[in-house]
Amino acid sequence: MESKVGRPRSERAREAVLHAVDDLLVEVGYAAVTMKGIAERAGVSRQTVYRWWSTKAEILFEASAADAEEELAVPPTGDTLGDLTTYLQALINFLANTHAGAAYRALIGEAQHDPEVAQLLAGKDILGDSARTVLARATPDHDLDDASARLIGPVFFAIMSGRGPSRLDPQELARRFLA
Amino acid sequence: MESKVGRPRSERAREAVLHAVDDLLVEVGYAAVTMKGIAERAGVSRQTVYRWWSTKAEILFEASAADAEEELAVPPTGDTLGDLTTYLQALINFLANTHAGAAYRALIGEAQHDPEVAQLLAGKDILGDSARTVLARATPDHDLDDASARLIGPVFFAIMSGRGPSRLDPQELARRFLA
Amino acid sequence: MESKVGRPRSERAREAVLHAVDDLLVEVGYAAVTMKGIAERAGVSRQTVYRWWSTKAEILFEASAADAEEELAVPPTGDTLGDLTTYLQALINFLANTHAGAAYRALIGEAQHDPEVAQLLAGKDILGDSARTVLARATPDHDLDDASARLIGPVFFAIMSGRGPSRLDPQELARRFLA
Amino acid sequence: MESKVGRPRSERAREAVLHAVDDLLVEVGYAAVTMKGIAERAGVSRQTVYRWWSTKAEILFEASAADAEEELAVPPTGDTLGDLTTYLQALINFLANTHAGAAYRALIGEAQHDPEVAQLLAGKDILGDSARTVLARATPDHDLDDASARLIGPVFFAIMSGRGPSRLDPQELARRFLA
DNA sequence: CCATAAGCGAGACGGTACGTCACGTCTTTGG
DNA sequence: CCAAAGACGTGACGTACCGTCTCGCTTATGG
Repeated sequence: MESKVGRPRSERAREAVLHAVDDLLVEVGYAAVTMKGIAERAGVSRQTVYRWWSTKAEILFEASAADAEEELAVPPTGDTLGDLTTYLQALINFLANTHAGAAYRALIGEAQHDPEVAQLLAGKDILGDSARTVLARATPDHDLDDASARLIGPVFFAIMSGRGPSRLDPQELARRFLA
Repeated sequence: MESKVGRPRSERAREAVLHAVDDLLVEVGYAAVTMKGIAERAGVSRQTVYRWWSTKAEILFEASAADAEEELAVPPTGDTLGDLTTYLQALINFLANTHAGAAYRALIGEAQHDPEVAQLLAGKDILGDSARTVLARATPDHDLDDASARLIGPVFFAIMSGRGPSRLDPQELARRFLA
Repeated sequence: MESKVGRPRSERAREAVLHAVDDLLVEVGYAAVTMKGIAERAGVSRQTVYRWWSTKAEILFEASAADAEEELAVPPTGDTLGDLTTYLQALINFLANTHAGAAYRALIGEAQHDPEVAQLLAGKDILGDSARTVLARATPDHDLDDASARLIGPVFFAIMSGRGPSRLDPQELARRFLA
Repeated sequence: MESKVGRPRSERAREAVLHAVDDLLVEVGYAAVTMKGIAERAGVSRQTVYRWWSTKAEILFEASAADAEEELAVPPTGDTLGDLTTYLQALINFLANTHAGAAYRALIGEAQHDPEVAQLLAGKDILGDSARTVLARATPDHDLDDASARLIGPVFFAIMSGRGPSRLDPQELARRFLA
C-alpha cells in the first residue's frame, strides 16, 4: 500500500530515468552505463535514482520488460507451424535487433555472476513465459519448461555465443521442433 | 619473433597470475575479481599483469580454456546415441558445476556488451568446436553449425537463463535430437 | 508584525526542538548535530525547524543562553575577593562542566570562521556581561571591557586551549587580579 | 622508517595542497574549505590528499604551524617588560591579522567539539610553548603553565570573543602581568 | 459556520561533499 | 630489460545532509 502523505513521487523523474538508461545503453553500451551517468542524462539527482532503484540492472529491467513482452507476443492463428515460425522469427528479431533485446542479453550476462541480477530475472522469465504461452496452444506436450528450452535454445545459443542470427531459419527450426 | 635480449618473461609470474585468477573466481565471484586483486593474490606487481594481459577476461580465458576443452572431450564409442548423451551430460556438468564453466558463462555474459570479450571468444569457440567434433562422427548432417546450435541450445538456455540443470535429461535430449 | 490569522505557532514543537538540540549536543557532540537529526529527535518536520531557525547555531544559542546567564550570576556579598573568587569558580564550572558551557564553547569556535555565528554572539555577550556585572560593584576600574578580559582571559584560555580546568585556582587568580 | 622502493612521494603535490588550503582559508573561510575543494585547487587528486592527511584540520595545522612558531618567536633583549610587551604585540598581531592566526583560531574552535582536532592541537601547544619560552627567561615564576595562561588569556579572550584587538594595549598588559 | 490563512507532518526533489575503491599509468630501486 | 613497490590522476561508488518543494491535514481568526 502506498503512502498518501508527503510529496508524491515525480512521474517526470521516473520516466526521464527510464528513457535515459535506454538511450545510454544504445550509445555507450551496458558496461559504460553508470548510475551517475543515468542521473545526469535524466536531469535528475543521483539520490533520486537510488531512492527508487538499487542498481542499473533494475532500471534496465524496468525499462525493457514491457517492450520485451510486447515484442514476443504472437497472436494465435490456429496454424501451429506458422505460429511457431512467427514466434521464432520474433524471438530472433528481439534478441538480435532491438534495444530491449540488447538490454535483456546484457542482463542475462550479468546474472551469470551477480546473484541479485539473477534473482531479478528469476522474478519474471520473459523468454520462458512467451514461449510457454505459444506452446500451450500449439502442442499436447505438457512439460512446457522442457519444451520451451528446446524451442528457444537453438536461437538463444546462436545469438548469445556470438555467431549471429544470419544463418538461423525459423521455419526449419519450427519444423524440427514439431518432428 | 620474440626478443632474445633483456630479462626473459618470468614463468613463475605467469603461473601465479593464472592460479590467482582461478582461485579468486571461486572465492569472490567474477564481478569481484579485479586486476588489483589478481596482482596482490599472485604476489606480482600490477604492472606485470598489465604487461601481459589487457583485461581480466583475457586472463580468465587463458586460465580456463584448457580445462574447458578437456572437460568437453568425449571419446568415440561407435554408439551414436550414447556418445551424444555422454556429451550432453559433460556439457551440463561443465556449465553448471565446474570452475571453468562458471568462467565461461561469465565471459559469454561479458561478451554481450563488451566487443573485446566477444572477439576473444570468437577466436576459439570452445562449445561449438566440441559439439562439432562429436557431431562430425555421429551424424550425416552436414551443416554442423546448425546442428551444434540445436544440440547445445536447450542445455545452454536452461542453464544460462537461471532455471538450473536439475530438470535436464541428457538422454531424452539426445534422442529428440536424432529424431 | 505578527499575523493574527492562521494556525498559531506550536509551542510544543518549539520546546521539543530546544530539548532535542540540548540532548543531541550531549549525546553526539556539536559537529554531529544536524538539522535533520534535530527534527527527527524532536518529532517535528524539518520544514518546521527551518521555519523558525536558520542554523543549528541559532537553536543552540536559544537553548543555552538562559542557562548560561543563570549559571554565571553571582549574588553580591560585599566581600570583593570572595565575589571574584566565586565568580571565577562559577565560570570555570560553566565552561568546563555544563551543557550550556559546552554549547557556548562550540558557538565561539564556530564564530571564528562563520560570520553569522559571530554576529549572533555579538548580539549578546554573555561572558562579558556577567563579568562586567561583577566587576561594576567590585572595583573602581572604569574600563570594564579591559578588566573583564583580564579577569576572564586566563580561565578562558586554559579551558579553550585544551589544558583543562584542573590546575586553575580561582582564589589565586582573583588575588592576582586585584593586585 | 620510510620505504626505499616504489615511486617516491611527490613534493610538488605536498606543497600544492598546503598552499591550496592556505589560499582557500582566506578566500572562502574555514567552514567552506572541503577536501574536494583543496584537491581541485591544488591540481591534485582527492585520493592523494586522503593518502597523506585525514582531515582538513590536519592539513591546515601542517600548513600554519611553521608560520605560527616563527611569528611568535621573540628574541631576548634582557629587558623583561620590553620582551613581554613585544611578545604580546606579536601575539595580538598573529591572532588578529595573519593567515596562520586565522587558521589557528579555526582549529581551536573545531577542537571544542572534535576530539581528533583537540588531540592534534594537544600534540603541539604553539601558543603555550611560545609563552613559556618568553616567560622562562623573564620571570622567577616557576609555574609556567599558570603564568602563560595569565599572560596569554586576556589577549586570547578579547580576540576569540569577537571584540577584536583594537582596544588591547600590550604594554599595559605586560606591566600588570609583572605587578 | 464557513472561508481564509498559516502551521504542521511527511517525504520527494536537485545538489554537493563525503570517504573508498579500482582503474591504468608513471617513477623509482634493484636484480 | 624486467620485476616489485607504490604514488599518481581519474572517476564511479553509495551515503549523508543540505535547503526547498509539494502534499493533505489541522488549527485558529473573522466575516
